[in-house]
Amino acid sequence: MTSGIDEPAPDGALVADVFDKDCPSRKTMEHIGGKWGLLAVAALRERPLRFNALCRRVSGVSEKMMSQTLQRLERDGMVHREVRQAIPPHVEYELTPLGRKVSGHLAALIGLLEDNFDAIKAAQAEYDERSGEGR
Amino acid sequence: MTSGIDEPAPDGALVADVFDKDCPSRKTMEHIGGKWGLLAVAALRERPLRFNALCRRVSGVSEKMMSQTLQRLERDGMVHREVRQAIPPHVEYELTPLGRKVSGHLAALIGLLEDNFDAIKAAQAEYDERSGEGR
DNA sequence: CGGCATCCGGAACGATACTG
DNA sequence: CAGTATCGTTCCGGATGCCG
Repeated sequence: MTSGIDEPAPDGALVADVFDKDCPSRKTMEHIGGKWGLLAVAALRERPLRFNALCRRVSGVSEKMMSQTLQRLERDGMVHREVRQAIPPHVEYELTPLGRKVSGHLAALIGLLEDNFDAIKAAQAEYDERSGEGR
Repeated sequence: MTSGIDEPAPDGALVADVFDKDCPSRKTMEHIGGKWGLLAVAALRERPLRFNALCRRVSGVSEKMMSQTLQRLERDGMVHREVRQAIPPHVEYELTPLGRKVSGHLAALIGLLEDNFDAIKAAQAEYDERSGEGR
C-alpha cells in the first residue's frame, strides 16, 4: 500500500481521507465505532433480530439509544429495516451486504480484544501503579 | 436488566462477552472505536509520532483530547509512550504489538468504508429522501 | 410491539491560558 | 515541546410518558 504519509495524494488516490476533519467517512466511522453501533452490528451479525430482542441482546442499552443507533446505521446503509404490517407490529433488522462485511472486521476486533484481555488488564494494572492509582 | 439471577463470574472460565454490560472489554472498545482513539491508532500505524506531530496529523483534534486519548490508549496497552529527557522535551508515541494488531483491523475497516463510500452516500441520500429530508 | 417527544443531569468536548 | 488547568458549551444518554 502506497501510504503517502504527508505528501500530496498520488493522482487517482482515494479522496476519502479519515485524517481530514471534513471527511464524511468520520461520521460513519463514529456511528459504527460508537458505544452502541458496534454492539448492534455485532448482535445482528449473529442473526437478524427484532427491536426488543436486539435491546435484550445488547445489555445496558436504552430503547432510545438503540432506536437512534439503528436509524443511523440504516442511513449509512449498514442495516436493513424490514417492517411487517401486523398487530402487534413486527419489525426486523438485518445487516446489508456492506454491513456484513463491516461486521466481519468488527468481530475480528472484538475477538482480538477478548483474546488479549489478560494482557490488557495487566497493562492497566501496571499503568495505574505507575501513576499512583489514578482512575 | 441482565438476569434476575446474579451469577458471580468464575474467572477461570471467564469469557469476555461484549454483550454483557459489565464486561470491561466494552470500555477498551470504546477507547479504540471512539472519535479520536481510532484516528490516533490509525495515525500511529503509519509511523511513530511525537505529540504535536500527532495532533497535526489528526486534523481537528485539540491538544487536550489528544492527550486524554493517548493516556487511555496507553493504559489499555495499545500505545507505548517513550520519553526522552532533553530540552526541548521529546516524547514519542508508538503502537505496541497488540496495538499494531488492532490497527490492522482498523485499517481494514477504514479501507472498506472508503471503498464503499459511494454506496454509503447513495444509501444516505435515499434514506433522507424517504424521510423527507431529515438531518 | 415498536417507536417518538420531552426533560434533565452529567459527561464529553473545545478554546484559552499557563507551566516545566 | 509536551502537556495540565480551568471554564463554558454542547451533546450524550437515561427516565418517563404517549401514540400507532
